[in-house]
Amino acid sequence: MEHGSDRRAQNPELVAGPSSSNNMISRMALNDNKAGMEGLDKERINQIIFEASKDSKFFENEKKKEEQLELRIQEQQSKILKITQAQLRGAEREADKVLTLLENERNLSHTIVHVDMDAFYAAVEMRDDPSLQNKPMAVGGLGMLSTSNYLARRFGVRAAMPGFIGLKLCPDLVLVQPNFDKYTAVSKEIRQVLAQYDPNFCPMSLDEAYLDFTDHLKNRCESLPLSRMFVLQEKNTECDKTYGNKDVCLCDLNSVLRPALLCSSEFRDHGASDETLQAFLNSESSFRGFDVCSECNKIFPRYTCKVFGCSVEDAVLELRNRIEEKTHLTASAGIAPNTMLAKVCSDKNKPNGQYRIKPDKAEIMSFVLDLPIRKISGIGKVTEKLLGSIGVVTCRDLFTHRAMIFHLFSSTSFHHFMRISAGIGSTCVERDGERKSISTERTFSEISDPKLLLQKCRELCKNLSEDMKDEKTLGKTVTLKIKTVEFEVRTRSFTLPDFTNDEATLLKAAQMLLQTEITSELPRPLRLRLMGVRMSKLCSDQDSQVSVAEMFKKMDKKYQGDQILKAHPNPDFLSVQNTQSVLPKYHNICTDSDNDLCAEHCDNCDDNDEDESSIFSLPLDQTLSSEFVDHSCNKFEQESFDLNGRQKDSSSSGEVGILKFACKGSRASDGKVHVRRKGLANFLEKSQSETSETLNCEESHFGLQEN
DNA sequence: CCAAGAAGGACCC
DNA sequence: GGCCAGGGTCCTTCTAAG
Repeated sequence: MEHGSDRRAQNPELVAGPSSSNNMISRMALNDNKAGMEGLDKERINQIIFEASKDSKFFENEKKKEEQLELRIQEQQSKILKITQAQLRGAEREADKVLTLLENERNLSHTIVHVDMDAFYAAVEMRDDPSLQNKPMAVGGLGMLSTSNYLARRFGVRAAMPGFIGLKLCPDLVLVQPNFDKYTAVSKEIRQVLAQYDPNFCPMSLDEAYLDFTDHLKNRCESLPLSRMFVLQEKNTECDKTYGNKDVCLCDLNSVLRPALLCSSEFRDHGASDETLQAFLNSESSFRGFDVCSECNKIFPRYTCKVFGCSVEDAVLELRNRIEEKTHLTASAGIAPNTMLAKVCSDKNKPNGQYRIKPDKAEIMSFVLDLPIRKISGIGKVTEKLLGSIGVVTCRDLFTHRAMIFHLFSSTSFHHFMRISAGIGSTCVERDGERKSISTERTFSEISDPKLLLQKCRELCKNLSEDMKDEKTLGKTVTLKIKTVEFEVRTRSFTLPDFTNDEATLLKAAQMLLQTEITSELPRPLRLRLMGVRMSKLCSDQDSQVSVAEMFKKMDKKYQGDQILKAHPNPDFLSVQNTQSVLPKYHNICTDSDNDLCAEHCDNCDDNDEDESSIFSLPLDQTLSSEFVDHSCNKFEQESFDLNGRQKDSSSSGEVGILKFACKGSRASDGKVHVRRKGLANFLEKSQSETSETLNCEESHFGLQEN
C-alpha cells in the first residue's frame, strides 16, 4: 500500500505550480459524467470552453478557488507526512470497527426506487413544440442553462453551462426560456402517479423523487391481474409523433379509458390469470367499442394494454409507462435497497431505462467497488479532487485508504465515506420536514451606486416578505448575500429580536447590513453583480409555539440513520442500532408498561388511547407548567456528546435546565432508551437558545436547580 | 475556556 | 464581441463575549 511520503512525487499536480493552465482546463472542463455525454470529442469541447472563459472575471475567480483548493491539498499532504505507521494501523483498526458496526446496520429489507425524468425541462418544451424535435435545444438564457436535450448534449451542451458557451459549442442551439409554472404542473401529474406506489414518496425536485416500494410490492404479489393492467399507446405511430395533434385524444388513457375497461365484464371474465388476460388483450376483438374518449369526444390514439407482472422490475416499468402515458415524457429509474444506490442506478440506463441492484450484499459490493466516487450524490468536484490526491478514485479506494481518510477528514465525513464504501445508505424516504430558510436573489449587470444598491435591496426584501407571507412563515435571522463583480461572495447576517415577515423590518435589517458593507469598502465603491436576502430560523405563522411532539419529531429526523450515534464507541449508543434499525419514535420511548409517565401521557402505550391531545402535543410552555416538570429530572446523567460523538462535560449552568427538560421526555425509558435521552439532550443543547426563545419559554420553566 | 452564532463553502437540481 | 442562475441543505471554521 502506498503512503503519503511517496505520493507527492507520483502526483505531478502537486509538483506543478499553483493552478497551472492544465489544472484550469480541467477545472473548467466539461463535466461529462451526465447521461448522454459519452464518447464526445472532449478535447475540442474543453478547448472551446476554455477559450470562451479565459479572459473573464469568472475565470479569474475560478483560478483563485483552484489555488485555494491546491493549498488545501498541500496542507493535506503535510498532514500525511506527519502520520506515523503506528497511527495508521490504529486508524485502520478504528475504521474496521466502524465498518463492522455499519455492517450490522445494513438493511436489505427495503426496495427503494429513485425516479428521475429525462432532461425534464427540455423534454417538456419539446413535447409542447414539435418544431423543437430533432433540434439541439436547451432551456435557459444566455446567462445560464437549466438543462439541454440529448441532441445538444452531443455537442457538449449541458445544464449549469452558460448559454453563450452553449452557443459556441453548438451554433444551432435553440434556447428556450424556462416556464416553471408549466414544469410544476407536469410535475404534479407525475406525482399523482408516484403516490400510487408510495403515498409517502419524497420529491427531491420537480423532476425526481425517491419511493419506498416495499409495501407496494407486498400488496402487488396478492393483486389481481386486472389491477396490473394498463393502457399503452402504440409507439412510432403518427399520433405519437404529433403530441399537439388536435384531432386525437390527449387525455391520460389510464384515467379515461382504463376504468371503463376494468368495468367491462368481458375484461373481468378474462382476468383470472396474467396469461389469460394478456391473451385476451392480444386478441382482435378485445377493444371493440372503446374508440372515443368520453372526456374530450375525440378518437383515441392507437393503443394496447399490457399486464405488468409482480416483480419489482415490472412494477417500476409499469410506473414509468404510466408516467409516459400521462405526460408523454420518459423517466428513468433506479432500484436498490437504499437511496444512495438507487440514485446511482437511475443514471445507469438513462434515458428511458431502469437498473436494479438486488438486495444482496455480494451484488451491492460488486456494483460499488469499481464505482467512481464522483457518481455518488454529495461528492462533487472538490471532494473528488481532495480524495483523488490521496489516490482515491473508486469506492474500493475509500476502503483501502480508510486509515488515511480517518486521519484527514472529520468524523462526519469519515463515516460518510465508510458508508459509501460499504454501499450502505438510507432506507427511508421520508419527506423533509419544514424548510429551514427562504430566500431570493438576483444577478444583474454591475451596480455600484449606493442609492441603486439600496433600491435593489428594497425590491428583494419586498419579494421575500411576500414569499414569506404566501408561505405563512416567520423568520428571525436576516442574511444579506452579495457577489462582487469579481465574483467574490459575501454573506452578512443579523438576528432580529422577534420573528417576523414584515417588509419594513426585513428591509431595515438588510439595508443596515448592506450599508455596513458599502461603508467598509470606502473609499472604493462596492461594485456588485448579485444581491440576495435570506431569512432563516423560521417558524410557522400560526403558532410560534412548538409542541413537545414537534420537538421529538425533529429529533427523530435529525438522528434517523445517523452514523455518529450508530458508530459511537459508547456501548449505550450501540445498543440502539442492535435492537432497531432506526432510533425509536418519540412515542416508542415508553416501552415500560408500569411506568407512570407512560401510562399518563403516551398515546402509543396507553391502551385507552383516548387522549389525542396528550401532553406531548401541547405547546411547550403548557407542558412545562404541568406537574410533569417537577418530578422529571431525577435521573439525568451529566454526560452529553457533541455532534462529533465526543463526550464533553456539561456542567455549565446554562445547560442544566435544558438537560433536565431533555430527560423528561424519556423518563419512562429503560436502558435502551438511555440512548435516546442522550440524543435528545444533545439536540436540545445544540439549539438551546432557539429552544427557549422559539418556544416562548420562561427561564423559570427550566429553572429547577440541580439536586 | 466554551458553545453558539456568523461566515464561508460544497453540493444538488 | 459579448462574460457563468436561483432555490435550497448541510458542514466546517472562525470568533467574541460571558
